[in-house]
Amino acid sequence: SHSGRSRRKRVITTVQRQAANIRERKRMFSLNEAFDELRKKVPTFAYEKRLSRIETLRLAIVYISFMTEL
DNA sequence: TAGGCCATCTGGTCCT
DNA sequence: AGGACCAGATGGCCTA
Repeated sequence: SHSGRSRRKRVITTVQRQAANIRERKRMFSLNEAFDELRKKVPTFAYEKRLSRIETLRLAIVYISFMTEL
């Protein structure tokens, strides 16, 4: 009665879920490491408090555009 | 107290 | 099958 392939929902055990959560945590950690690297490369005033991720991205865009213009 | 930022969990989809 | 990637939901913390 339904059209299209019946897509099987992947069943996940608690253990697999926990493992997946850990992997995800690691993945986000490495993402944040990359953000830290970018933060260091983007020009800012020393007294300024740490840029958020979105601020880092936006400032990087502005900075790159500026340098390209030069 | 509302809004911004972030960590984490979760369940999809895509890739190997 | 299982991992990587992704986006939505949720809750905590901090500051205007």
